[in-house]
Amino acid sequence: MVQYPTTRLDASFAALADGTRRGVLERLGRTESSITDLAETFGMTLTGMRKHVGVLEEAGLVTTEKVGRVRYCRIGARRLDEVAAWIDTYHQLWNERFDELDKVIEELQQKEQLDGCTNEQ
Amino acid sequence: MVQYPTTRLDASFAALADGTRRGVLERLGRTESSITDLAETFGMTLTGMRKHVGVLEEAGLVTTEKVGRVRYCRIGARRLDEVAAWIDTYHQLWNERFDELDKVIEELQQKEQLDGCTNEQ
DNA sequence: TAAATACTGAACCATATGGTTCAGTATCCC
DNA sequence: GGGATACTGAACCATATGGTTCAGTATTTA
Repeated sequence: MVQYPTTRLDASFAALADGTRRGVLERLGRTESSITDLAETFGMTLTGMRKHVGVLEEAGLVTTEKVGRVRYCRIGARRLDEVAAWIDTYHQLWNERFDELDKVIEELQQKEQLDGCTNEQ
Repeated sequence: MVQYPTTRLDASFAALADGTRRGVLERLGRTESSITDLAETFGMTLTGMRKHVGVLEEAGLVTTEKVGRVRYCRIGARRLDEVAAWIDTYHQLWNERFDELDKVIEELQQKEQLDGCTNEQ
């Protein structure tokens, strides 16, 4: 299911793999901000922040609009849906496998208790 | 909420930002595999695949065990929970904002229709 | 119109990533 | 024991990433 590549997912995950960028997303979730706002908040040069915003834009997680000399950044589109969908699918699938494993382990532990408790901890 | 860095999240997202690695996770979700298995499946050298598995291991998404000369790889721990949790939180938060936006847009469109339909498409 | 503000682009830097090859080492099996 | 198998480690390579500085350009504003 789902052929591997899908470069959009790549871009989304890569964009999320940076603390500063996740911070920017959190902030934009609360309030629209300019590049200057963000750069100040995260203690970084304008140029540096512009790059981060660029990465988020490319991933479709943020949209920006330039009004006069100010570029306003907002949480963008629903690209996060794709990411969430991927995670959810495998998360659920794997949890089923984990549940099975849990049962096996539980049984083993119960057997151990019955057998006598020489090797605890 | 949630201070930005959290390098474990960084590692998890970074690990997921690669199609091959997501492919490996999918496969391991179905069946335990050796490095050789994985390398063949994804058309890559052993060394190359070992690196990918290493990245997934570091992120806690995969665990491995060496038995004799074979290293077996399995879906590891529930680190994906952390990722899913992060996504879910913001996903939900943002969707609320999107819903508001949707209403505004809808109202605008209805007004447009009332005003006369010069600019359809 | 001049100064301040907000951004952009090019160039640079150190380090990380995704891959390879090649030369081991360890294990299994005849 | 000797060959095949399965991996490991070091070295290398090209490109990407996360940042910087510095020199613009465009837009406000006094």
